[in-house]
Amino acid sequence: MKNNEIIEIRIPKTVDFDTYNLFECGQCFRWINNDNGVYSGVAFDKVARVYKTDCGYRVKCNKGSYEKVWHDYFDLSLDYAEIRGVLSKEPVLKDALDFGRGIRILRQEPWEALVSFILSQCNNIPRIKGIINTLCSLFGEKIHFDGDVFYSFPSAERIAALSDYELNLLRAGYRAKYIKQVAEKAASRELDLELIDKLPTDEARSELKKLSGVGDKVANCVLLYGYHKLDAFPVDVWMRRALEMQKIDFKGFESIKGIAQQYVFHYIRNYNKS
DNA sequence: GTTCAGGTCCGAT
DNA sequence: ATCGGACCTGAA
Repeated sequence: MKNNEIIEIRIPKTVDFDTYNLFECGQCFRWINNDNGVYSGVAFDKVARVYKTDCGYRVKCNKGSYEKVWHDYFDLSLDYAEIRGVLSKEPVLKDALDFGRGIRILRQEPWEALVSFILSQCNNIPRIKGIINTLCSLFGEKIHFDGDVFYSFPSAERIAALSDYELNLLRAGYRAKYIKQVAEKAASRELDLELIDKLPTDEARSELKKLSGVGDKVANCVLLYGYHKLDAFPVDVWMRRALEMQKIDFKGFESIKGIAQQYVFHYIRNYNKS
């Protein structure tokens, strides 16, 4: 038997960390809010639950997985309060930075980010989440945690091996053939996802754009969310709108403009809802 | 019923 | 190089 001991790690209030802003800002699709405000998620084959407490948050996970996965996944070595300070050199960002306090750029799995953002194109969030959830629950590995069953994100080999019938169960439409082709390339090692990590952002982007279903927007999402290349700047319809409304001067923080993008994206989509 | 959603591809200029 | 239409599906 493996060691299934469950532990809890505290994240103090002083840390920029807010589960709603963090998980609902559009960078990830698999964290579920169990209507009592507790978020559960899977990454790198591990499960965590995140609870809000009076003095911040606590992360419930298997012993060892905090050091191995969650600390990095939540990007806890970066001081986002300080980053907000840097980004606020551009006064236009101020409202978005205040509104999105607690957003961090998660360090997600490159493969998951690649597939997820291919599926996201010209699609709405609830349906994207539905497709990815189906993908994982049908073809991922079962993970038991804290009395519940979760599923890992299926490997490239697994997706490459799917029949047309299985692929159709996802109801992903024309995007299905994209992820199938990309999975075949990754499984055959024609696509080396680890190599991309070592490339500078521009070269990494051109490599990704060679893939079917990957254009500038998706490539930048993969770079930002899957490779933590913080200078990647995804421009989608929302960001285009935001940039039309307000010119943003990136001088002084070109190397982390992707973080600015996340705050602006979240703000432009949600500021009128509160 | 219609519109539209975190775009990309492909063929026609 | 740029541009418009096509593309699956199901929320809203």
